[in-house]
Amino acid sequence: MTVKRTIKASVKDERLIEKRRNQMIRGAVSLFKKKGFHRTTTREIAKAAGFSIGTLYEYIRTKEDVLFLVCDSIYEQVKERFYSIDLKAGTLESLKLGIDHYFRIVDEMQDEVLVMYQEAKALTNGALAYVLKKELEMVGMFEELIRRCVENGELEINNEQQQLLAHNIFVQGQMWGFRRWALQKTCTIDEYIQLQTDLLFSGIKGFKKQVEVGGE
Amino acid sequence: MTVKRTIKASVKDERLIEKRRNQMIRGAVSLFKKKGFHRTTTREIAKAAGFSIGTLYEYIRTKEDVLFLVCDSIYEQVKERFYSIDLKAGTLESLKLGIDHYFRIVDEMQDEVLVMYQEAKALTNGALAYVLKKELEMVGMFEELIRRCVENGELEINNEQQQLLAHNIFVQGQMWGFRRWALQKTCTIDEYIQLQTDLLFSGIKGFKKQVEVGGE
Amino acid sequence: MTVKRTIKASVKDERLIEKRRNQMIRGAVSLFKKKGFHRTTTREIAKAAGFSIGTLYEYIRTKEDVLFLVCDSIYEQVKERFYSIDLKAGTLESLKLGIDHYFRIVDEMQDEVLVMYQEAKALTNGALAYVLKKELEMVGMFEELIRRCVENGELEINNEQQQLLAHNIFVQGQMWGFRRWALQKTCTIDEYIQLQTDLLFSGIKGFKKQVEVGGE
Amino acid sequence: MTVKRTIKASVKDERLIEKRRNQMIRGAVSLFKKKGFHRTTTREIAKAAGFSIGTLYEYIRTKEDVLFLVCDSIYEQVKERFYSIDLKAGTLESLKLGIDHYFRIVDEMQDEVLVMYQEAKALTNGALAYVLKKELEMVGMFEELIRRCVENGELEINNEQQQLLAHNIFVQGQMWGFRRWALQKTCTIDEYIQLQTDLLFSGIKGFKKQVEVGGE
DNA sequence: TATGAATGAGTATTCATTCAT
DNA sequence: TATGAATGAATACTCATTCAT
Repeated sequence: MTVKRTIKASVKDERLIEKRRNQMIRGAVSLFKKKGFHRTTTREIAKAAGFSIGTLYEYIRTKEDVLFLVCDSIYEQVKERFYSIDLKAGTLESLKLGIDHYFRIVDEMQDEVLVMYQEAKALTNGALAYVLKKELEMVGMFEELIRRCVENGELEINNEQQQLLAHNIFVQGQMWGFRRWALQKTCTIDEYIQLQTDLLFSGIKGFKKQVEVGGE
Repeated sequence: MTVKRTIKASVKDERLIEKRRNQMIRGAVSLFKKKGFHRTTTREIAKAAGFSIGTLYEYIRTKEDVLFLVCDSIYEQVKERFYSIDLKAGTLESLKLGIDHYFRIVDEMQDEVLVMYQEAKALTNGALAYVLKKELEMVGMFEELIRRCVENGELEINNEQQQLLAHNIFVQGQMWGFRRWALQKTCTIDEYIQLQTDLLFSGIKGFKKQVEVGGE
Repeated sequence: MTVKRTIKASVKDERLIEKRRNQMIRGAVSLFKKKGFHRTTTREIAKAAGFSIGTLYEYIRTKEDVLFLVCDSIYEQVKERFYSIDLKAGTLESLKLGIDHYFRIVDEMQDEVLVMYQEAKALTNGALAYVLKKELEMVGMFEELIRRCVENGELEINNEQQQLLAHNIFVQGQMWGFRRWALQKTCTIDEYIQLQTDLLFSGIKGFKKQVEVGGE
Repeated sequence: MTVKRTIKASVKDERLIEKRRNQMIRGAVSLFKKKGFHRTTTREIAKAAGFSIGTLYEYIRTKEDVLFLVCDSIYEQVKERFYSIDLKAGTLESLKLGIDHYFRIVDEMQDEVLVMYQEAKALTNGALAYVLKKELEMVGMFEELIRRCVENGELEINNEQQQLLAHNIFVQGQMWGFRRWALQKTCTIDEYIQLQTDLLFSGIKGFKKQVEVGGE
């Protein structure tokens, strides 16, 4: 279950807090994308958010809070979008569908994912731990899909294999974003999904066989 | 062939430059690992290297130069170690061996790889481009192994598949380092290699079959 | 008409900017007088101005800006004071009066004039050009006085002579400040004005005649 | 009589000291001209002089010593050249000749004079006092010429007038250099000498008369 | 004598954070 | 609540000077 890590605000009005923080996050993401967390100043964030530096600090305590809010928000969005479709069938098809769905989410949220991916480690202590937990939760989404397949007898793989599989899927999703300078030059998201799925399900040998079969 | 990107030093003695820069790199890696590039000061780097801030600046021009030297050195080490064994057979076995070899290098150079992986993007412009090129070269190492297999008829996969495979291998190597907080809790490097190799070659379905076969 | 060269401030309130910059200029002049521009630190300037180093940089961009503000302010003061009396008669008397007036301004603003005189050339590029232009404008004040005399038939000298005369007057004014270590030991400002005026109007030969006449 | 202010050198060989210091002065002047004393580094001076930083410090104790040597050397050169012709006649003609001679020296040594003029005040304490004394000596050269005229009955002016005259001549000479950005745009050295001499001897009124006479 | 590597005090500038209005 | 002026700790980088070779 989700443990909320709350950032203290001086302002009381919850609705306002959410509104201002969303302005903040939007501004921060676009800045972090361009210059990274460390090279972005709080003044810039305030400006990009559309209010003054004084106001910024009414809604956060430290600059790191902004990064945390950004990361947290991105995770939540990815998760929310991921769970927006039904993937509970527990079939290989639904696993494939989950991968397809996730990769497309990453593709659409590329900037956000990239930012989070690159800057999250600038977080310290508690915030970092919290974010890592969130990440594990996301890996957990895939573990769940896989476990259902196993429970349904569609797959017969052990626990360790399940875990690694989930990690691989998660990382391959991110990879589409953080290695875009290489991958996206030669490949569309559709092709990427196709290739990775084939490889994931059939392995290199499968590649070979497929080709052989296709050749007949 | 490698394009050298040289960092200007005020000192003339080439041998001394190399010695001092190595001290520098060693110190910097251990600091970057702990605090990251941005939170590490030049004075700390100098101290960790065993000389004064003035001396540090006899061997570099800017703080970013240190990061560049660190990244460059790590790439070179990985590459050198990778090519220290013969992998030219062009068989699936030699591909497997290459993966095994690479994963073990990453495992042994975990700290370095992690640092480079996390901080390289703090580089700007030319330096970043140079490092990305180096990274492509490393991916290229695997493309080569794979291509040999294809040429020998051991594999029949197309160009795009080759490329993606190479990327996957490269990233899975790094992943062992950058996701150690998750992976290394449940898995040794031997197991990791075994699992990833199996998955890579046979895919999920292979997992299943293996288990079936193993069960008989 | 004066081309304003504006120094960027982070602070918006124009009234405050002027106030703070005046504090700054006052502090800077007294420091520059003692130690020169280069040996004065920005921290010292901030302290002398009565605020923190951070605040100093809210009102300027670089240390050189301080020097520019100092020079600019001094020119403006000299000019303003110079034009505070009516010198438009276009008679030799009014030229004499102008010289007298200017020399007394320089005398009263000795420290400022000395500072500007000695440090202005530490300015670079645009700022230097701007200051030189201001200086030419001040020379222009005398050219104007002289031209009026010529137009009124009180003087019959050509353009080149007018220009040189104006330069001489301007420099002799500054000279009272920058050679004070020599001149002010043997001479009051009244005497200096008397002597320079006599010499300017009658030349060495005039000196002689005067003495002769006086001797009779 | 000249009080020698000696700069300590570690090297004993007097001939070598002179040679090295001359190299040093030449290099320093050209650097000071371009960047000023404060912006020139000792390394640059050593390089411009043609030897290493270590060697530089074998011949001086501090950076200020270099400036002192430069100033001293320039004064000496000006003086030596000034006394290279016979000006002892004690006539107005020889005074005029002295002025002509001095102005041409300044014209030829423009860079040096400008450097000394602009940077000398960066000297501290003893060195500054010494240089000011040298400057007074140079003013004294003109006082001497003038005194001779007075003694010969060619001029009848009092002591104060003599002194001021000498200062004016000295400063007008330097002025040709330090205001070259204005004067040298509209005037050759010949014209400058002519104009200043006329003005000095006849004053503004003389200008007028000259023109009147010339006009008849 | 000549060299140039080593030193570290010194300095301009930035920027997260606070707080009076 | 919102503002933005004020703060000063922190930091990259420089450069005069020394000294071992």
